[in-house]
Amino acid sequence: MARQRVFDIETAIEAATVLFWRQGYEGTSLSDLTTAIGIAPPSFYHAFGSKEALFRRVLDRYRASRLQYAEDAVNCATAREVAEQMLLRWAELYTDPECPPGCLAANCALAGGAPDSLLGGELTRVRKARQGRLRKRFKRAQQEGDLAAGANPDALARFLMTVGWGMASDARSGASRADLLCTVEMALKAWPG
Amino acid sequence: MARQRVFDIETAIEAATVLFWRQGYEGTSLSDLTTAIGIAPPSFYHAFGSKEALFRRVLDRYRASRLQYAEDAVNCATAREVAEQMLLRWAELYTDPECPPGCLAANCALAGGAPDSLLGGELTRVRKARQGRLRKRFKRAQQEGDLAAGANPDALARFLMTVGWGMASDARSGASRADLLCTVEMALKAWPG
DNA sequence: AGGATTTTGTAACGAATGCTATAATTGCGC
DNA sequence: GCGCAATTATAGCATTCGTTACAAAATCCT
Repeated sequence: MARQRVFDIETAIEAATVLFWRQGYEGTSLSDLTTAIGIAPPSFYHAFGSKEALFRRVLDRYRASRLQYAEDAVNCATAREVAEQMLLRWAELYTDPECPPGCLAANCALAGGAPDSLLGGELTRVRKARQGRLRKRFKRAQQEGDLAAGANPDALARFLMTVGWGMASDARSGASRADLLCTVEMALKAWPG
Repeated sequence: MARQRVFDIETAIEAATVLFWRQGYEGTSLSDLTTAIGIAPPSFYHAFGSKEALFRRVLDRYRASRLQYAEDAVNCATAREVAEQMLLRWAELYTDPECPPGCLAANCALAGGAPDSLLGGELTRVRKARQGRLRKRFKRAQQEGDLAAGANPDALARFLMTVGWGMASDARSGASRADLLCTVEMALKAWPG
């Protein structure tokens, strides 16, 4: 029983996603956002609360959709397949022609300034959580026998994440999907067994 | 034949270096800089011209000193040694206890917003130049016979750079030198031969 | 239709940004 | 001692930042 909203929230979030992805959190001004969405500041604040609140929604969406697709690679049968699929999906996501290049989270993690800032801390936490899940998966693989007993699950997880972040920044500065797949192939040569 | 400067330029540049390193280019305000140096804005502009000009001096210094140390690894005898030394030196530089963690250039490259911005473009250009020198070195190694003929110099150079950028961001979010050395060891397992 | 409620538009807030005009200080050569 | 030139300090420039009062417009329920 009230006036109906004149813009679509989901569409607005997608527009904001592109902006944050391209320009980072601090690099995207409220004016950028309201212009892209096509609304005035009061509508923005009524709908989203604040710039930071909207960014969290954007980041949550990104994690739940695109990053989750990569993370689902942990369900592959063997450790080797997990690594291969994870890398391949990152390469795919970071060079999706329908999206800005690179990784939204990675772009904003560094662009957000120090990792001890509010948002920076959260992004670092997310990163470590992902690395932890990979490590756990490789430990399990070791128990199940499809990963050499001498391998180091922690080092493997860290290595994959490092290559992933490297690929994200490579993509952001213009690398093509073929370039990234090249790197994936190289990285897999380091895999034990 | 004039009033003598009350602060030391080199000391000021070093103070600015730490700030840019920690907070990125846009994350560091003029107020941050003048406060850290201990001067007022007019002195700052008289001495450095602008914030961007100072940043370029900072970046040049960084490249000529620290990054150059890593880059000197291309003078090693074999391709394998080049790769090993390059990675080791990056790991060392990015976790130097006397400096902020990570790579000044890498931190600012992403923090500077889009790679098509003025500074972003320059940082991207620097990155590609470094990768090009590595590629050339590996091509030479191939001709000299210490790198397998079937190897791909371009892929090798790209892989090293990717791991380097990944290590930089890993260090920035808290990874220790031991962590990075772990990654170096892993990456080297991918090396041909 | 009337009133309650939510969204919208206008306009502006205080604070911070990078930067500078003006003029007062300081030091050297003459 | 004096004038010239370089550096300094005070103060403020215009702009942009994220954010918000305030009131008009638009909807639904009674």
